[in-house]
Amino acid sequence: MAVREYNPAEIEKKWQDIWEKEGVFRASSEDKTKPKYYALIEFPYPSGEGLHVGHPRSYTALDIIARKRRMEGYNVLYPIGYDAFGLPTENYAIKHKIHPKIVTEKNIARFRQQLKSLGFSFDWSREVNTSDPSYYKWTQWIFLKLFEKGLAYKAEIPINWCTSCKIGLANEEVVGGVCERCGGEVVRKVKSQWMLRITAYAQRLIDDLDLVDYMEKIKIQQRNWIGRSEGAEVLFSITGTDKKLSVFTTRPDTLFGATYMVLSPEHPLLDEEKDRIENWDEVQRYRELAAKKSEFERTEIAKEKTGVPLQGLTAINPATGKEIPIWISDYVLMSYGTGAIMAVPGHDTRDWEFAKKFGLPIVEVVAGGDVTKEAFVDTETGTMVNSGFLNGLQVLEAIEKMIAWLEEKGLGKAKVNYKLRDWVFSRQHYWGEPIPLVYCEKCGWVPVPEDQLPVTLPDVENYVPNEEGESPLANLSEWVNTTCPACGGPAKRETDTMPNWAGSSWYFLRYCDPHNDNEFANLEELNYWTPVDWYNGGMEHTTLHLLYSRFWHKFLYDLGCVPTPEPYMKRTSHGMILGENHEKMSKSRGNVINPDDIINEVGADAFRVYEMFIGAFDQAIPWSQQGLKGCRRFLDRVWRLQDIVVDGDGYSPKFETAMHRTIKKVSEDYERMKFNTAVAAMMTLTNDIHNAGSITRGEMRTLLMLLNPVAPHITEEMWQNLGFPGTIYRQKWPTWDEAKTVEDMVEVAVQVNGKLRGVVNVARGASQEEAKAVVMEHEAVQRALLGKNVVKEIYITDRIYSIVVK
RNA sequence: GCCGGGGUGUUGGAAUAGGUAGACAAUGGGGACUUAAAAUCCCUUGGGUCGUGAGGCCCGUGCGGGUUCGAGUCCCGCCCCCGGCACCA
Repeated sequence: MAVREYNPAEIEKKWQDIWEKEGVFRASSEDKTKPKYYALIEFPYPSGEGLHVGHPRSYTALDIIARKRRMEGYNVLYPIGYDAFGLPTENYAIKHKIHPKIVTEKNIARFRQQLKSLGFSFDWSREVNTSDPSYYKWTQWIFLKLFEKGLAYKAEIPINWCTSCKIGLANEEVVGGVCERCGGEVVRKVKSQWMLRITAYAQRLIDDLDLVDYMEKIKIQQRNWIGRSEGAEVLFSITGTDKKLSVFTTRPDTLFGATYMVLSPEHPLLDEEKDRIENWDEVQRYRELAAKKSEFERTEIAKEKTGVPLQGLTAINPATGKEIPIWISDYVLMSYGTGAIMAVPGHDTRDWEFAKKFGLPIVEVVAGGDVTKEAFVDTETGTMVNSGFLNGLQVLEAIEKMIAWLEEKGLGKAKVNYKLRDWVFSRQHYWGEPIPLVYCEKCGWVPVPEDQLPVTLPDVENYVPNEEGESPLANLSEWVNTTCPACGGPAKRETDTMPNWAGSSWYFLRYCDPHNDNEFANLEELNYWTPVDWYNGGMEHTTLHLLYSRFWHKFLYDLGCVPTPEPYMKRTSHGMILGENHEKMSKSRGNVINPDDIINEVGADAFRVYEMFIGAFDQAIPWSQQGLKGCRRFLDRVWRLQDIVVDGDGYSPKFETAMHRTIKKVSEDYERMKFNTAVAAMMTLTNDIHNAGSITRGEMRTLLMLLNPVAPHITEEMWQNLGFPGTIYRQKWPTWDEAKTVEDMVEVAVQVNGKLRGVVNVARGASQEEAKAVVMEHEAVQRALLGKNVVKEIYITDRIYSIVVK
């Protein structure tokens, strides 16, 4: 029977309508007897450009997992939503004078339509939108809880100021000295900012990585970012005062070699001791210069060390009792440790460079190198010298002994430091969640009462921040001026809004109970659905977004609002899809592929197959229009299998092994995210069946089920055409019999002196004698053995027969 | 500089308890069908070399060594690319 042509446009629409009408992919909150499975993808930012071909890579991958899990009997939650606050929308609104809310709605509508046309099995009834007041009400609520617990505070600190966006950026948002999103210049500017005390959770954020199954490199990135280091805090006396200068060092063993100290230009001691500093003018000039430099200039470019000595101010090395000079230099950062260091030029590269440049003494306290040539920093091999009671010890022993000594003398203590800094949580922009606090002259910062949440964004005329860098909300005196919830007196609202990261830090919780008006999500729902079983997203979010959402989750866990300390049990990341020219896809490079065009050209199923077949899932891969067509040809071949179907519910003897093998290969490869080889296995099977000329109904049935998660429309259509009962999404995932995945006869390679000389067929599990009999009959092998003495024979059952001759 | 991950045909990539390198695609070449084209199908497609032919031989997984009957896979020493961190004391 010849079937009609494969027409994706027609059948894809048909099945999408059926799925929508029957609500087949809704996660059931009623039937909690089944085991649950929560598959999560990073929700998209609904940009004006529409869907990117990168989005479906992640969405198809977890759609495969979600569809397979349903067939395995799980109650699956695979939700979708929109991370809808953000700068591009605001910039578009400014340019076109359209309210960002309207822009967002339009963009979301487009995204939704595009996502639906790809046939993802999302539970559309749980869609969330972070810019919807019913959603951000709870983002504000969580912020207030943080505020209540003292984890949100306002600080007057130098921040990274993007001169182009006119907003403050977190350190994490400054990449290579420029703004992460716009590429604009970033300078340091002092501003009063809301901060979140993520540093309070630093250790737990490291420790609890042991509880989760993340790709190893993601764990490494998390640890790297938090940057824990162990050492000691040491107090140095300042001559002529009763003040102590505290420093952090990871090498307390080298204290005897500390020949000078360096303060950060921002160190408060400078102003405190201004009167003693004889060269104040010079110091002041240096400080001004440093303040002007951007973080980029201060860190990245600074090859040559600069600095100024503080004349009239010296310190005492507590180990040697000697008087040592104090300098200021911008290589010491106020934001790490104590903002001051003890300099050990013999054993620290930076200090060595500084000492060389300014002629400061270099003392060797760890023998093993040549400190006149370079700093000796090895901690494995050195032996302590010139260090009093430490002499003769190894570095690690000396560290311990020195800390004990410092603690005994009250001169210092063991200390752990983290590179992680608190999270700058204020943005001076319109299109974000308003921070729900008011400032009262009498009461200070007062939270907006819970029953008044959400504090909604008022309509404004103009979305541009003013020159002071204040949010456009600051211009609305009617909105800003309010009454204090505590005393009823006059008060002003906070006009800063929250950063993008806010709404995305907890959205996966809202999916569990998206329409709840009384709480962000009901605990019973969370008990069932969380934690997320598998979270896939872009490599670019594996540091910050992951860290922030883990932090919020831990905080909510401490409040008893969520049942687990970690939000995501498993996290994987996919690689980027590049343009055909191997460059990053962008409008300016003119290499952007539009998903709508692809669907029109080859259909959503072929698109999905291609995105999975394109290459290793975690690697960046260039798009190939030719490769795409190859995947369409594959589906055409699958479709034509309908012409050669023959009766038979089971597998034909000829294909029995192949069927069991393919089921195993595909099932396992899906789980390991080796989607490319899973598709290749199905291609091989399809090719072999075409070559054989017929396929039994039983074989067809299995193949359709295996392929369904990748290409759901064509497989459902064929299932129906062939009169199989029901629909694939209600079937049980096929199983394989391990014993049937191997052939009765196996090929064994024959090597002579390591070179392949032939291949023989023997019964599986054949003994060496049986194998040898066949091997020795092989013509090429005989030739290779001619006139030689066999020295050794090695036989690995079912694999290789290796002969060594002389 | 430190920490990860990699270098395999013309291209995307397969293959790691060491055991037939190049699965599956894509490109290129040849052929069938067609008035023709598209589509489809078949053969071929790492390099070199010998042979009329069937077929054989040599080389080949970034480079140089090593271990082994046997190395893309393990060990030592390099080179290069990608990602993360980076004056973090």
